[in-house]
Amino acid sequence: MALRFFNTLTREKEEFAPIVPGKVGMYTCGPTIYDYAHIGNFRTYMFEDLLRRYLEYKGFKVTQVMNITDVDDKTIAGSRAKKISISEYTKEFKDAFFEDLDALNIERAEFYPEATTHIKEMVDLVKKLLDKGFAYRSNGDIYFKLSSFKDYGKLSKMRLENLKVGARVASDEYEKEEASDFALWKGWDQKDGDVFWETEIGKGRPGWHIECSAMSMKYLGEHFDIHTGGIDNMFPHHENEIAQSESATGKKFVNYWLHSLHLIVEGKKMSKSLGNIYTLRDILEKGYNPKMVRYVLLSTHYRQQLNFTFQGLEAAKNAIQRLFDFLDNLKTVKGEKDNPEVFNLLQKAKSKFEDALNDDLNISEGLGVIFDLVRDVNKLIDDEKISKSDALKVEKQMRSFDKVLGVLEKEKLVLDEKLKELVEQREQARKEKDWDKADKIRLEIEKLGMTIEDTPEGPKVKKKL
RNA sequence: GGCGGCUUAGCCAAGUGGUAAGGCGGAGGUCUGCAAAACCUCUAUACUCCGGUUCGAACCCGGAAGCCGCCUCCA
Repeated sequence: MALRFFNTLTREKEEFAPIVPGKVGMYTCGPTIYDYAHIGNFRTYMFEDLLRRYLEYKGFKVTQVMNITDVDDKTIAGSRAKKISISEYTKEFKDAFFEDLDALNIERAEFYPEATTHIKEMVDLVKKLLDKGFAYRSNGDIYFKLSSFKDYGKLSKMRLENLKVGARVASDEYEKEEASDFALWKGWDQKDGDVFWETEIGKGRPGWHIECSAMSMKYLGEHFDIHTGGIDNMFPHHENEIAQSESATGKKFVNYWLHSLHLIVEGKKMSKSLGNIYTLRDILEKGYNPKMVRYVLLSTHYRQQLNFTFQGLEAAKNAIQRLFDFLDNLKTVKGEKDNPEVFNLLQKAKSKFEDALNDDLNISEGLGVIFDLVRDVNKLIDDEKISKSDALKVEKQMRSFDKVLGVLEKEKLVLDEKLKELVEQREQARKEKDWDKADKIRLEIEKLGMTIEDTPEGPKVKKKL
C-alpha cells in the first residue's frame, strides 16, 4: 500500500508524491514563546514528530522547519509587564520548549527560525506584495487585500461573505478597506514600547501570518511538500499564508496540508476556569515519566480528538512496561534451533505495521500489530520454540518499529553498591529459605524505586517506570 | 448565522458494507517459597438513538440527541 495522507485541501486521502523524489520539505507551525507549552501544544508537535519519523522510516530525506514566534502581542505584553526586554522574556520559554521536546523524545527539526531574526525576509515579501498590488498601506500598517485573491477559502472551505464580523474587527474597520483584510505589517504603536524595527516599509513589526510564509519559503522554497499545524490554524492562519504566498510567487504554495485535532482533558476541553491546562512540567511533577506522556499523545490517531486522562497515563505506563519486558524476555532465549514461524511473524508484522502507517499514519492500528507480535513471540518463548538468533531478529524488528514510536530507548541501568548488596543479601536469605527476610529486603529495594523479579537465571532488577 | 468533526466494552482506542484489532483494568487458571514476568480462558448478541437502502450496516442515506472545533493572531 502506498503512503497516503488526508489532505485538508481536498478533504481526501491522497497518495503522497514528493516534489523531489526521495526528499520531503515540511513546515510545521511552532510555538509562540510567551508561556510554557501545554500538552495540547505537544499533541500537535507529537503528531509532527510521528510524521517526520515515519517519513524517515520510509527512507525520505526530511527537511523540517518549525518557526518560533518570538514577537507578537502576547510576548510584548508579557515583557512589558515584567519590565524586561522581549528577548529576555522569551528566552525562558524558548529554552523550556526545547527541554520539553527532548524530554518527550521529539526529534529535532532541521531549522527553528525565529521571527525576530527574519525581519528582512518578511519585509522583502511585504514589499513584493505591495509592488504587485496585493497589499496596501493604511496609517502605519500594511494589509493584505483579500479581495485580490480569488481562491481565498480553498483550504478551510470558508466563504468570505459568511464570516461573522466580531466586535474587535469592527473597531479596526476604519483603517482597513475590508474587515477581513489582515495585517502584514503593524506600524509602531505606543503599546509596542521598544519593540520595533526601522525598515524600508516603515517602523513597526511584522504581522503573524507573514512570518510563516517568509520563513517557509526561505528554507523550503516557494513550493514545498507538506505544511502542518493544529486544526485551529487552518483558518485563518493557513488560509492567509496561502493567500500571501501564492499572490507573491504566482505558484502553488504547498501540496499537502495536514491538521491535527485538539485534545481534551478528562473528557473536558482545556480551560483556565477548569484549571486543566497542563504543561509537561505539571505532569512530570506529579511523578509521571515523559515516556508515558509521549505514548498517550502518540497513540491516538492525529485526526481524532484525544482524551487525555491520568488513567490513560497509567495505562501507557503498563503498556510500555510490557514492551520493555518483552525485550528482556528476548534476551533470555537460549534455543539453538531456528523456527521458520518467527520469520513469518516478523514479515507479517512489518507489512501490517507499514500498511497501517501508510494509511494516513494510523498509529493505533500499528500499535495493535506490535502487540500482536509481542503476544505471539512471547508464546514461542514460553514454548521454547525459538532460537537465540530468532530472538535477535525479533529485537531488531522491535528497534525498527521504535524508530517510529520513540518509546523503547532505555537508559542504562546502573546498580549502585547499596542495591547490589541488598540483592545479594536477599539471594542469601532465599537460599536459606528465610522468606520473611527476603520479602523485607524486596520491600527495601522497591522503596529505592526498583522492582526485583526472580527468574531461573537469577534475580532481575528493573527500574520502575 | 456559516463551516467542520466526533459518539465503539469499566477506561483508552482501531475498524468505513460481510458479521467487533490492540492496550489498560477486572475474573479464573498454569508457573512460583510468595511475588513478578509470561502464557491460557473469560471480560461489547454488539458499535448514542430513530427511520431507510441492502441478501447483509458500527460502516451508506435521512432525521434526532449529546459533545467538540473554527469563524482574524488559541496546537
